[in-house]
Amino acid sequence: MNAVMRLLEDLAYRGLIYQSTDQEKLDERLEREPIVLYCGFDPTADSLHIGHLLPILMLRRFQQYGHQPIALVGGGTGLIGDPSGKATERTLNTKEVVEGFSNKIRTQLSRFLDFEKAENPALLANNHDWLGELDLISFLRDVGKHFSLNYMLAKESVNSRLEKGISFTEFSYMILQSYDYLELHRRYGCELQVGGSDQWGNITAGTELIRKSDNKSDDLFGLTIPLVTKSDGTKFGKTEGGAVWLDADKTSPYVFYQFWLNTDDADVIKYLKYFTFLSKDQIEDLAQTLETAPEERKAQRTLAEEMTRLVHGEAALSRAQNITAALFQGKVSSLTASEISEGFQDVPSSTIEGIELPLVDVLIQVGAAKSKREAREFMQNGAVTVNDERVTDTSILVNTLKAIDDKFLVIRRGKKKYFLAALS
RNA sequence: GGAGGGAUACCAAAGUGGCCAACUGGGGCGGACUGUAAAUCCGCUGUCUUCGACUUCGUAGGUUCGAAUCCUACUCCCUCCA
Repeated sequence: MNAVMRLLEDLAYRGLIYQSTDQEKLDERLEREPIVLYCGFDPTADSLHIGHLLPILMLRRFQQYGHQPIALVGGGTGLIGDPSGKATERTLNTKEVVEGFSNKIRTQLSRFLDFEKAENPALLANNHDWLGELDLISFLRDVGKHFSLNYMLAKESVNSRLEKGISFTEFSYMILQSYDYLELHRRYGCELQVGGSDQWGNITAGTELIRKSDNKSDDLFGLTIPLVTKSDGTKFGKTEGGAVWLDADKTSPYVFYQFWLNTDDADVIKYLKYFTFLSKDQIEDLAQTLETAPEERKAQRTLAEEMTRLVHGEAALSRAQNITAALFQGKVSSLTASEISEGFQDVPSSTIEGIELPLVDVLIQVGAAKSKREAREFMQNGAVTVNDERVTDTSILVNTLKAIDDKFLVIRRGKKKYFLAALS
């Protein structure tokens, strides 16, 4: 039986605590009564990506333990730009763009939290609501007065940029984030802010501000989450196509599933702890299996399954699994046309006009090759497969190939890159 | 301000009149092996109408039958001296 762990104990087991304000006090506070906590997400793109996942899940973990999470969309701070973790000044997005991003992100966030829960429903807020109508004089008098320049300059996010340069705009960011914390504290009694490891400076600036402006003693907390790393030293969260987004239109559930499935042995247990809600016992079991039967890749399968279900839902998961099964077990040609158009929605595809085309041209059209030269090279290397049949003849025409239901060519290049060509 | 050195394909780095589409290493991509792994081995890595042709070696001109290689100007970078 899995013993019920205290929240902080659970987080510690999962390695999810990087830095924290007085942990003993926080533990006491969490055990005493539900806490209101928040985490902010700035709209810097039209979707969140898996780098945002840990903070989101952190809110969810707290909610599971009976606490009340607030997901804050940075509709205001997103107009300013956080210098934390950034080497250079960023260009500003227009208000319209940021507003568009905010809406998308708000929708995404809402999928991960329970807003209906009776006791401790999650809340969604947008700091544009208060930052947008802040007037300059009151801001400088009421908020700015509590920040000393020395304190601000000493912050890593600012200090590291003094050489390269930082605008007043980004310099002021920490004050705005601090003000968010203050505002949420006043409105909802928020006492804890969580964030990525680069947010420590901004978080402590916030607790500082609340203490000073509201004369609070010491009951304000901050918690940061470690940066996710990969054992091979490459950056976590990137695939060939770039970032792994949470938006199904930007990163298909199939690609998302594959991303997790391809996790290295050395990282998979760590990720199970970080990203899933599996119990300690379940994770230890998987660790055991990884030792004894690594080829089963049960840990990776479980991880991919849990994550895809969590982010995209049960239906998308089974679709991703179906595609995976067909693609990696060489059963593509046994699929029917309707199964293919259903299953290959997530695969780059293209419609072929005229069946007299050389296959070489088709490879370029679907994106399997950059040039004809490269296309021929792939074929000569035996890298190209059409409907499971290896094709090495570089002069072959499309109409001599057997299409599935006279309609589809499933083209594979290399071991796992698939492309779909539909004959018109 | 003065003196010298350099700019070559994704990166690093050879090449100093024809044998250069350009040595080599890294990276990347393919293949074999395998667990859709790691390690290893093999192949490819300018483009095309592929036994051939065309466009590339900072930019623009010039010399020559022929230039990445020589000359001129320009741009940028580095080092040393002031």
